[in-house]
Amino acid sequence: MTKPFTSVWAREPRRPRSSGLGREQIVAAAVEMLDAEGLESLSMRKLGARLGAGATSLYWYVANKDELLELAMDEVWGLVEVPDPDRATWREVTTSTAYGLRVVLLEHPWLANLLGRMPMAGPHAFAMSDRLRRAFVRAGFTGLDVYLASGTLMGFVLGQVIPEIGIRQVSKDGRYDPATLVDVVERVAADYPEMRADFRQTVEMDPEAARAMAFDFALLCLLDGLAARLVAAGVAESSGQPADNGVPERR
Amino acid sequence: MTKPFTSVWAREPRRPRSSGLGREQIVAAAVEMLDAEGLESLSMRKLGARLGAGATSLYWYVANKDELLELAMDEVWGLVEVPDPDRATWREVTTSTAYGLRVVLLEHPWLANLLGRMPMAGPHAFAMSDRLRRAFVRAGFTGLDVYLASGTLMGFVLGQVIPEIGIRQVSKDGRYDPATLVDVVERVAADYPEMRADFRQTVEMDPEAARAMAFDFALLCLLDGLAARLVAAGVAESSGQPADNGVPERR
DNA sequence: ACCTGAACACCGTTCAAGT
DNA sequence: ACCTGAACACCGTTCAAGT
Repeated sequence: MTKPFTSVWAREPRRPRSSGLGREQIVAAAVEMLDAEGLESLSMRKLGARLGAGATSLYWYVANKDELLELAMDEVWGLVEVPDPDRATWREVTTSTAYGLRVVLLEHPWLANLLGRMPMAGPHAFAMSDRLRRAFVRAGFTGLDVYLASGTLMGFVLGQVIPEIGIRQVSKDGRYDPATLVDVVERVAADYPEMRADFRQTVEMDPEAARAMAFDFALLCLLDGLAARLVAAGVAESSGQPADNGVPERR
Repeated sequence: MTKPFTSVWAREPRRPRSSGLGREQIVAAAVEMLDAEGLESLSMRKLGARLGAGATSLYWYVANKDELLELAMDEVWGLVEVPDPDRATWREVTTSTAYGLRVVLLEHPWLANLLGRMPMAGPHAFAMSDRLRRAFVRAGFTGLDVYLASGTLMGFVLGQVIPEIGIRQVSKDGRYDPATLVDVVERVAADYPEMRADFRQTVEMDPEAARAMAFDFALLCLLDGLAARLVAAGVAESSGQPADNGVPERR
């Protein structure tokens, strides 16, 4: 009860008045800088400079850096497209949401670094979750299962993409170049011949294709698993609108 | 070819000689501090002080802070217990690995913040992956599917746990207290009545139990999905040793 | 071979002071 | 109401110098 509200989402933004500064432009500029330079190199000072303002001016619009990051994060959740659940089967909606979310995360890798540090509690995040929810409701999930199913899908994508980002990050920073990374893995994996064999197979592939393959495999698992939940609950599959078979064949 | 090796894993550690300092004690102390105070508040200066050394002495054993974090991370992967794949069904092995990994991540939340920043390329990480691999081989997966299946399981756990950590973090930092968090969500979710209803249901539960339920639901999906992959590949299920039915009933 | 201190170029945030 | 600059208490890392 001492400090009743300490969240960005609970406070009216300061008026987007006259001058160049305002919450919206600050957040927009922050997102741009984060995309361009990464989480590590965003500083209040640089951001201020970029907006032609003193570093400390930002504190009029935002309580601290973490709040700014929360706002930036939610901004990006707004970019994830979730198809209208009324115009596609649930498998289509979930599949395309998963791919869309993956792309957004890869384009804004700093998101991944923030997720373990603050919750997704902004309006865009909620809008996204709600659209996903509706897809699962139409699929036939009921009660808490709707909530559980959408959490499962969100988590799934995060878990697939975050390690991928970790790898990319390290080569973008120039810490490892790709050749070194291969070399390192070869060396550390020396004790595990089968792992090394698998690793070599994937190295020969286009790395993009290799990651996409892994994502597809995992997504297929998840969707089949979700479908199994429906069957267990006694719901007939194929609740989709478009008659032309929305359920992709399995393998 | 300019800088042939820039990875911790590619360089011999400096000799763990005489004095108190040495790579091992540095890493151990770092893990302790990370567990106690979190990623944000670990500094080379504080770590040095704790070891009774000048901050800059650490640079004899470690190229930079990121390398130290890489070492700390791998140290913790060593704590994940993966049961012997020869003594349990694959469902048992994967289930208990998933739970074990979840516990380790929750106990060392800074891990989650690091995963999107550097790859899991240390020896302990590889040892863990290899044990997981063997479980999937015994289950009947072949070729690249072994690699894909274990990546799927690892990713799954990360994705489930990372958002959970984000929420905990924010209340541990004293940024939101739990009551505020509920309030914030109520406010932002005001436009989505069904979501709010679900949210209320979970708030009434013990939060620990709510998260565990979500994890169980998602894990069940994943395992059913993996099993579906096996069926699609024409492998008979139940490859387990112990005859007494390793496959848990569905729901 | 190992450790140090001073120094450099940064941080986020507070706050009195300005307009 | 909005913005500023100086100031505080920090960072990681380099490097010449010590033992």
